[in-house]
Amino acid sequence: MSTSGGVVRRSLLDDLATSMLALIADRRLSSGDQFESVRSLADRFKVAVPTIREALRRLEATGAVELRHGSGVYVGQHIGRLILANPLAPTPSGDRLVELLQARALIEPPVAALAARLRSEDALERMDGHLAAAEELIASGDHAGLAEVNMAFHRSLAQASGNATLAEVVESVTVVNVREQLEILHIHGDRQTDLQEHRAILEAVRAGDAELAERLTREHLDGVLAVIERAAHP
Amino acid sequence: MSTSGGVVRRSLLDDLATSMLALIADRRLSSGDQFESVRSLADRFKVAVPTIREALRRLEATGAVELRHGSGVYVGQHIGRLILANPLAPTPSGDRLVELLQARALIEPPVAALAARLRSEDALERMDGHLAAAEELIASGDHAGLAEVNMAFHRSLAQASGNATLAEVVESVTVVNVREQLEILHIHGDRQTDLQEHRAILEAVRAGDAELAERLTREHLDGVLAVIERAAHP
DNA sequence: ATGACCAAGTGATCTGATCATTTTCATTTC
DNA sequence: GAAATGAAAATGATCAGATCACTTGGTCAT
Repeated sequence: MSTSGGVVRRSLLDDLATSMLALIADRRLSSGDQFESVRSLADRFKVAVPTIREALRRLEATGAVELRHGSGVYVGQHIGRLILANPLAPTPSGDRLVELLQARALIEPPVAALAARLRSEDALERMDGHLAAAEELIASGDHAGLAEVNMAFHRSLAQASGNATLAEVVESVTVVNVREQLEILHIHGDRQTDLQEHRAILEAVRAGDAELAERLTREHLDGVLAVIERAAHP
Repeated sequence: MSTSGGVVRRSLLDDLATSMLALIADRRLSSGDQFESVRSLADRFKVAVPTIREALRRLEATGAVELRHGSGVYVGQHIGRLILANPLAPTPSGDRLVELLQARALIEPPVAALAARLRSEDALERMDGHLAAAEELIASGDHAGLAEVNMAFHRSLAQASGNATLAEVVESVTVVNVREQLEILHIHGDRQTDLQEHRAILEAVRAGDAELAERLTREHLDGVLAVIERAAHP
């Protein structure tokens, strides 16, 4: 028995993890801010260093904090998120890649429609920036950077929907295996087409044409899917 | 410098985590199987116990392994997944709850349509089981259990789509805050209606009527969403 | 058989030290 | 005065060995 009513099944590590999250929340810290040293945290919670480190590793695994050798403990990029891409996920097989694209082709079009209904100015500018960056990267031949920026475009589109949960879902299915998608897209090679399709989607969103944005996004992803399916099942 | 060519930026902990995952894969272990003791792992990888434990905590945070006090290290439920619900996520606010339901209302209907096109016998039986269980739980007044089974129905529906990634996405948006959804649904209270709607969805899937399954799922979730929105913005 | 009990295996935590990296800042050098 | 240098402090990473706590399986008495 421990406290009053309620679940008592929590371990010391659970308590430490949630207490540290509460500490971060109390101090109004956000991504990138420095948190507190390992030793100081150990003192504060009256536990040994290895114990606090285990709790920190747990937080680190979900992107809630980040440990930088010689520097300190910082608040991570994914603090407060509900949906995450598994940071330890294995490289997806060909079939899994196809599934992933099918999932995106199902989810992202209606998300684009939402974005078109909102027409957030910030998001539109961000997407403009991505397209400009993509253009430069195509010219300079930086294919890795291009794949990254293209994914960023899709993420910004999802953020433009105004629904953080949907944005997290799209971010998650998008972040997996940029490298693999990159290689397959190299087979495809039609980088100009991608850029033009992205441009068209953005214009539809800017015009507030939800149905068009949805259709263009669907066609775009179906096109990518077709390429990947051809590569996966030769 | 370390080995031959390739990325060298990996930390000791990264190596340990991926090595252990590789070990699990090599041995063809799956969820629930016992893995190997902490001390044995420390010996195997020539590191101290606290170090191997940090790596294990990282794996544990993503559900790849599970540490059971006094018993051993086991392979976790979520090993190999790409998309996860953040296990450390804070209790969602009312707005976040609404967003979550909106996301579900957007994603799940087309997933139900996929399920109707597949008509997997296994999945149909599983859903039958959930509905039977729900009926009993309504009779016995076990509301917590009922909420759980209702969520399980939605997850099985997603699994019936045949797309593991979509199933993981639905599982993730579904697993968050069963408790919160439960309480709000208590306000709603119309448990019989939920059951009937679930039944109708299952029948549409069984009949292979994709459009009907999609529409019924959308109406069902929109109904739940309306209840939650009323509760969140009184 | 059944239940109480005990012992081995195993995870949890502690203590305290040493090594490695980053950051800061005073010193040197041009 | 500005830039390069280098020592010192702060901080994370890892180690070693010990002790506590929980689970499990077998033993033994009933």
